[in-house]
Amino acid sequence: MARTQGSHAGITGPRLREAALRLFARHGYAAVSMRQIAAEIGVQAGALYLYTPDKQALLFALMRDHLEDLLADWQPPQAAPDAQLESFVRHHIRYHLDRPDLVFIAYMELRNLEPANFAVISRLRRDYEARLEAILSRGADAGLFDVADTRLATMALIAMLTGVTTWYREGGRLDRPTIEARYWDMARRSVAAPVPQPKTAPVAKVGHASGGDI
Amino acid sequence: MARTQGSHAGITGPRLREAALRLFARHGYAAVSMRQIAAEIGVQAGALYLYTPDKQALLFALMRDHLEDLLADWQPPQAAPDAQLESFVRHHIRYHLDRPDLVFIAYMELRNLEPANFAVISRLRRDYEARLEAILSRGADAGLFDVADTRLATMALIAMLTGVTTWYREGGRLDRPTIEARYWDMARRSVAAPVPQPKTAPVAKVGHASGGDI
DNA sequence: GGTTGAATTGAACGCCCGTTCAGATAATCT
DNA sequence: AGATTATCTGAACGGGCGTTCAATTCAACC
Repeated sequence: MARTQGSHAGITGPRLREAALRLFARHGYAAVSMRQIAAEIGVQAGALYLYTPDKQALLFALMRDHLEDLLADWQPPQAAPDAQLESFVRHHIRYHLDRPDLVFIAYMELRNLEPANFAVISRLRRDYEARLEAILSRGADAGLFDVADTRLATMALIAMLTGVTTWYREGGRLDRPTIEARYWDMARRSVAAPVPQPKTAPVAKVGHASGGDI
Repeated sequence: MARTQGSHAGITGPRLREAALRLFARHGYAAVSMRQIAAEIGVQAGALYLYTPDKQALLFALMRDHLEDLLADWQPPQAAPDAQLESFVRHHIRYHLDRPDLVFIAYMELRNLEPANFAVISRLRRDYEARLEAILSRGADAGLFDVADTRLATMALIAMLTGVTTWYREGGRLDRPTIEARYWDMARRSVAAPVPQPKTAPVAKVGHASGGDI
């Protein structure tokens, strides 16, 4: 027999990406075979090649789309650097908690990208990091932040925030708004300039809506 | 012909572990074959089985020994929590910068551990995390730290610190002592209790040798 | 109801995998 | 010198890999 069920025009493609994402995240790109992915969506391995030129393109598309979404989904608000930082941090946590599998493979499977694909993904990641670094630079110039090295602080903050995906589990002890608030609190304090000392006259600062006390 | 060179009693074992470590870190456990490892050390694949029962044991031994070394290499000093935290942070950075490949696979290859091995490694990692968490708890009780949730703060700090391995390259812009100092600065500030307010009478605190101003 | 064409099967291709093992080799011991 | 023993080779095993493709199936259209 050939096909055991009716045609599924238009749905096998998305299902392929979902299955690949789930399996790559769970077992790793190299450890997952095209036959396993095919079985997951109830199809023979050959049928996958109607929807992807090869296995590598599957991984690359997942990572690229994820990072492009991440970049498109957030733009720095027109506000003071401290408010921008809060927006960045909260968005980062929220976005990452919503897409644990995508985040996971985007960090873990870099090694399995062919050089040309790796270059594209690296570029996108650097673009994202540059956004945070720009906020830190502006904030340091404005005296709002105290960062000895903006590049290091950028990498430290992103690592800290992204790490939430390694331990967060749905329905766990802490809910998302709490987690978001706690990470924002730690991130803020790690870069905040010291509050003006009592002996010094208070310095006028740009007001902002955030309840933060940077 | 059989052996093309003389016997290498006693050195093939360590070389096997070194090659496996390097290749696993570079390409991932699943993407590296026993034949590749064998070629790296100038031997046929079959010879590897004189030194490891199988591929999985190779990975497990690397991860277990790494974590046991990490735990054996550092004990919390008898000191105030802020000094303990500084010791922990500086040791963590130093240790991780010295062993980038081991750190890398210990974080990346958890998925490729068989369940029994995974349980052992998870336990060791939790032991390590528990040490930091204990410091944070004691420091919070003593009023030295202001952490809303010690478990979350533990995970956030470890993620931030471990992240140094993702960007540090030998001979880069920043040297190790500088990096260590910068990370310690950020870690400290992210959990430090606010300095006593001017209107409040200064609170007597336990003195400590560290130059930190927690 | 016959035709068309997209969707899928199932077999095949060449290749590499982890692991085993009998036999060959070279260092060591007696 | 001969025997012993640790070390390693090279071939083999069964199986899975990514990918291709002719043949088949089925929904949609005339």
